[in-house]
Amino acid sequence: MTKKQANERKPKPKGRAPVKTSDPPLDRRKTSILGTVVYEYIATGEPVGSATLTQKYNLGISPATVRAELASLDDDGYLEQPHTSAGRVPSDRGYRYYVDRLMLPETLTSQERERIRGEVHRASHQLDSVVDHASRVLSSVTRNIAFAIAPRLSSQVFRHIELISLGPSAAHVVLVTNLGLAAQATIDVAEPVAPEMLLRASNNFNEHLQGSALGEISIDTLDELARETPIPADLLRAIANVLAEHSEAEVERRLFAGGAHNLLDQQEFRDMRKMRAILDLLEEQQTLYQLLRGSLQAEGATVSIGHELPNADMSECSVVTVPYRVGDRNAGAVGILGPRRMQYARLIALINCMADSLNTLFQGEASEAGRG
Amino acid sequence: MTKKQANERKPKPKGRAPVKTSDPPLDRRKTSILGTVVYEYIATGEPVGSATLTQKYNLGISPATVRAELASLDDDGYLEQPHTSAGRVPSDRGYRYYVDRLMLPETLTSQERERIRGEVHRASHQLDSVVDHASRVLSSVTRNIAFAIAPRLSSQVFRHIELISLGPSAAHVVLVTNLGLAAQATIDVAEPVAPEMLLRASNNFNEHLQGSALGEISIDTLDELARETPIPADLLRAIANVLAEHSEAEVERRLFAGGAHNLLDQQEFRDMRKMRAILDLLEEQQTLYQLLRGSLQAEGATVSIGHELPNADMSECSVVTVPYRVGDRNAGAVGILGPRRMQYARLIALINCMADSLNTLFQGEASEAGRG
DNA sequence: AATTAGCACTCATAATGTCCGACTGCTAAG
DNA sequence: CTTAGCAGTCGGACATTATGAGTGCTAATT
Repeated sequence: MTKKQANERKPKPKGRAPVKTSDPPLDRRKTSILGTVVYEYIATGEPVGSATLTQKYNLGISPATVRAELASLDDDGYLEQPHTSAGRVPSDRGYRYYVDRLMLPETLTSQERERIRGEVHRASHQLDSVVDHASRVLSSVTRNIAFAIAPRLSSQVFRHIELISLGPSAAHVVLVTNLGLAAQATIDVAEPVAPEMLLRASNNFNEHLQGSALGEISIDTLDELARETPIPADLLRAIANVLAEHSEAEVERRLFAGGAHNLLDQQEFRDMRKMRAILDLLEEQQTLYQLLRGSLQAEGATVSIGHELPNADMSECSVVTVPYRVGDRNAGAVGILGPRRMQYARLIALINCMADSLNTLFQGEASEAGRG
Repeated sequence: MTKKQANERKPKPKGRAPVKTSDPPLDRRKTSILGTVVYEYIATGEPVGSATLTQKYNLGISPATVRAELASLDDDGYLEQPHTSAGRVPSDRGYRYYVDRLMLPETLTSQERERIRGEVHRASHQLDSVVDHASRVLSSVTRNIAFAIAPRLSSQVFRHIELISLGPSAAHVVLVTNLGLAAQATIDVAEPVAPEMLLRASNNFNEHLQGSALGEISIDTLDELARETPIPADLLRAIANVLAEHSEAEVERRLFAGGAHNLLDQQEFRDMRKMRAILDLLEEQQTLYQLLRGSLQAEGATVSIGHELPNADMSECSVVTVPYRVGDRNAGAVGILGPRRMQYARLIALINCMADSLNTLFQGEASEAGRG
């Protein structure tokens, strides 16, 4: 106990609850320093110290002053220290403040813009492949994981249905909407159904459902129609399921995700366990799906940082999601998953560009289909 | 130079060409030792030494004798030493000898058998999802990467075609074969096509192509048919492309691969670069596709070990592939990719079981379709 | 009162050295 | 031909020691 402990500090309250709302604005100098730390850390991935800050950026104050401010920001929970003798790293709250108040919106090169737009339009007409492509482009251009869901059927308008016999007790349903091809499913029925029956049924539906919003077609509607032309009950139910998108398996099959190999380059995923957790997340799909579902309520891009995310395995990640519209309603969404240390401004610009492309694509197709 | 160098050995020829053909049989004792080393290394993942061998297995000879034999096997290139003071590890040639002559065929539990069979049959009728399921089950049960391709169209028989209008200049093609649903594609045409035209065209095809092998339908055949009912040339060509599977994009989209996260558990993939190489391989698809194409020529399971594989990045992996039949011809294939230290006997048993399941499924559907 | 220079202190990381033990190849005896 | 015994090799585990980036505090300066 003879040694002088010059470094003692009062203990800091740990284990704060996830930040949800924005913090009040900080004073000018703290703001500038916090912003610079986040910027520098995102760029280099190394904890940022007072020396680096004063040398690389023209703050006009000495390292000692910077240290005092860093300590204060640390106390308030905006920054963290990996260990005593390291620089500072942004905490969830720090990133949140940066995203909400500091970040400058980034503009894309027209080249990038065109790449996204082009790739999306290339795959038009086939709904699944539009979304598949969208996710591929995003993952390749952002070098992160990208994921997306196809537009909900309920936001689309019935245009055509085709029931194709696959044998005595199986049939294939192809559903065409105002957006082009939308759904396909194979259904099994208990009792054999004659091909002629399928033909009559599709003619019936095509005649009477023309222009109906898929969200408003219920099993009762179909029942009504089936009075004229009798259709086996289980076949009817299967068709209604396709229209109502009740089949969960189908919904899941329409989450497109890819680009995991990109994360291997990021130093924060050197650790095998973290990487594994992320790969499992991708395989499982539910969590990502929920995130996109959630973003349907939002207007524009949503950023979720670290512990704000629903899953503990994602506490070192951030996610940017954005909904896209069909007509005047949000119908689907796209997301990017990467390390918390992601280039928020750039990713938001990219994902917004993607949303725009999808919006105009679906806008265009919807009206084009009206003409057809 | 005063120290005695008791450990000097004559230099060993390095850089042998990849082994392709089987080596001549070794004498009884070498055989037994090589087999035991491979077995033990596959089980433990640790280099195997003379002590381990004599203690865990009842070889009836002393460690010294074992050492002599190990040295000899090493000289002949069946074994390798990671470093001087380590035990032995099988080389490509060692694994090859094991697979070709030593390995005992493994029998699966009826539980495993049922799992595979059940999972395959659950997804019947939708061709892509059968193959998708097949690859998923295999990767989950083998804890390796599994991959598969859907049956080539050319091995199937025409049963029904449906042309659905998606708007003035786009149409969707659904092709049903004796195996159930086989192909779907969206095509764009330069000049607008009336829906009635599409209807007439499909009726025409359905009437005249019934029962034709898809491999034998050429553009000329279609041209012939189009004489009765005139069809725009580019629409005709697009349809022919679908039938002939010319569209490369479509072919690639039908490689199903998954299970990469399994490899993260294997110690040989601790190294990020190796893992990355494998993930890239999966994303790229071409290499795996070629491997499966190659196995179509084979009868039964093919094993490729380390440098026998076409890609240098795979030199620490092995691959087991097997073709499956539609009718009496090989039409598709399934593969498993894992570390060289894989449980060959077990994986071969599992993949054969999978091939059997697919064979009977497609056999059954083909005949069932005949009835339909 | 705010800023800053100076300094004592901390601690992760890398470099170094040492030891241990697994395993070998060789030799000479059985 | 087999085996016991032994000298020799080398990687991995562990402790030890520098190194240096970075801090917090204090006292002097503006």
